[in-house]
Amino acid sequence: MARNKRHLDQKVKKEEIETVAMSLFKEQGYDKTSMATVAKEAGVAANTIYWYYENKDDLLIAVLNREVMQAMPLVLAMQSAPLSERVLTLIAQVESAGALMTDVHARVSHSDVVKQWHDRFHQMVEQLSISELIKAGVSPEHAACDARLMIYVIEGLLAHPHTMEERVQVVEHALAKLI
Amino acid sequence: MARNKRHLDQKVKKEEIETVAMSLFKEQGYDKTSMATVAKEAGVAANTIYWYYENKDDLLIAVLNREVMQAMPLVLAMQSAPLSERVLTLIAQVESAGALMTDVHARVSHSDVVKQWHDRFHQMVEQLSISELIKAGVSPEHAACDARLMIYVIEGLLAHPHTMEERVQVVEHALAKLI
DNA sequence: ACCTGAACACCGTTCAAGT
DNA sequence: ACCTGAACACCGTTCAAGT
Repeated sequence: MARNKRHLDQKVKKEEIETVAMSLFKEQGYDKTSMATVAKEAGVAANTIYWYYENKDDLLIAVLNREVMQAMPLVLAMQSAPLSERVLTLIAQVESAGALMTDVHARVSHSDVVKQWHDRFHQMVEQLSISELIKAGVSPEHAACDARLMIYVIEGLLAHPHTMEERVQVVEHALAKLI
Repeated sequence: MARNKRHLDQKVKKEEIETVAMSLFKEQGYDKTSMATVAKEAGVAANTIYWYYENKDDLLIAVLNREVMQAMPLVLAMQSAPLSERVLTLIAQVESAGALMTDVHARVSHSDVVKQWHDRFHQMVEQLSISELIKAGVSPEHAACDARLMIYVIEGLLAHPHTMEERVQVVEHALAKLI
């Protein structure tokens, strides 16, 4: 069998595992989704997953990275849109994995891999918020502090259930206070 | 054996279980603490806990209620202190169980008991924040929205590690923006 | 290199049996 | 009413063995 074929198969298998894991995590949450179920749905033996990922946390961050890679360009592409709209699309984009975010927070203290991912993600959102706030007219000295508040508001919106109107209201209210 | 004695013993046993569970949950987190460990440390058989509590989540909220019952009077007693100081002591008070808060968020979607407790707690902090903000001069129409922002900031402070200075800075910055 | 069946240690929870 | 020993179903993970 040609090496290329094998290579392709591996990529496909890995992608299938991650796709299956992603939808299962979103559907029933991280804890309730067993490695056995992921494996079965992906059509491999339960322990095969451990060939591709070190452990369950490793699979989780692989899934999360996929999600972020997919969401970021969308937000970055809206350069000309008003700030509140960009924040709202960021939330909408990450929201499908919103429940996963609370799982991430819960596992930060247990797993180094998860902690590293969380810190990087946090830094990224912070960076983005700072530059956005400065662009919106906030003085650079206060931008860092404002950005932190903004992040906590975003996290709060992700962690708790909200209607679309509530979300818009909270974001615009927060931005009005900050800018 | 007198009924009184038995009654007393039961109370003591329950208290011991909760004390042990509380310290273990704080030390190693909710997930990593097994019912078996709690039982062993409390000096009972593993399944005895199920006589007093329906399940592990039930034990968790019993522990959390204890913590809140203990913290609330302290915060309420500081009526004359400045708002920022009261918020900071609230955070310091709940902080010892801060890591548990992320566990609560993670389990809200799995357990009805946990969800109910979380909602009640949220409502309580919201109520408190609203009345505090009004007392501080915020117009009653905007107090609800401001309170929500305040709660998310508090949750953010609890969910992430901070130095004391950072905490003070964030709280005062947030209050300055809101009031 | 990739995949598997079988096993391991552990978990929350249940149940019949004891006092 | 209160407590237990023994068991159950399930979990994440490992390992020796196969291709």
